[in-house]
Amino acid sequence: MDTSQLLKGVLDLAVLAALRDEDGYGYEVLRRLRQAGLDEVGDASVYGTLRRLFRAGVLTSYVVPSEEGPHRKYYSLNDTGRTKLEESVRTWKDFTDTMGQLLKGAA
Amino acid sequence: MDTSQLLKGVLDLAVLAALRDEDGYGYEVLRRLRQAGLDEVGDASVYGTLRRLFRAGVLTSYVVPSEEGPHRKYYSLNDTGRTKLEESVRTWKDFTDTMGQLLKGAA
DNA sequence: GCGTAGTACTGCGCTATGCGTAGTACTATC
DNA sequence: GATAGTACTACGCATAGCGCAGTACTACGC
Repeated sequence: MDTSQLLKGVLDLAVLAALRDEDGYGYEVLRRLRQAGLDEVGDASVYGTLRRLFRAGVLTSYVVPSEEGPHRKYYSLNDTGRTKLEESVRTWKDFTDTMGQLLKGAA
Repeated sequence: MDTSQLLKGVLDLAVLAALRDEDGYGYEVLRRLRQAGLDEVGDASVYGTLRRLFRAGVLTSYVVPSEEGPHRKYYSLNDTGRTKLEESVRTWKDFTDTMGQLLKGAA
């Protein structure tokens, strides 16, 4: 089973969760996710997801110049984003419960 | 969040699990999955997954004529399939654990 | 001063896979 | 003979994660 396929649809949720308590820029979100255990997630996937979520109107964005490298594009959850996060968490939990039922008794 | 995206990669696992205890044909597997709670899964997705798993060599297949409709193509887990099922279950559990960590404290 | 490494982001094209739809074919029922 | 349910196949689409190349800036070592 390929982990990259499992991420489909879930990366949105993971990124939203990573921004829940604190704003963050792409590279940092990537580090947060990898540290949380999603060590195989690609950088382009995270940047892409951030852009997609931004276009979808659930994130706001602001650029901060950095003194130790290139500028950083910070992202922040807005109200729509927080609502979407809650909804997505529920959908995810329902889904994993269903799968748990199906796998009951398996290995 | 879209349920159909969540299924990516997981449908393999669901189908293998549905065939764990008993052989089954496509239409029946579809019913088992829907009954288990995956009520939005499309029929073409299940047939496609069965064909893919068959090509991958984890399922064997035999055709049984039916007296109450068209013929039925039964699928059966072979040893490779059972191994893959166990592996996939582990991958899935690890993945959901990781996500659980990430979502800890969320809604 | 130049190459390498780390940071930070963008854009392009590929691929896997679930889904919608149409089509085939058989049985049963009205 | 038309419709509905069963059972499967085939075609093409859309989504989204990923690999890779490219840009740009800082810092360190030679």
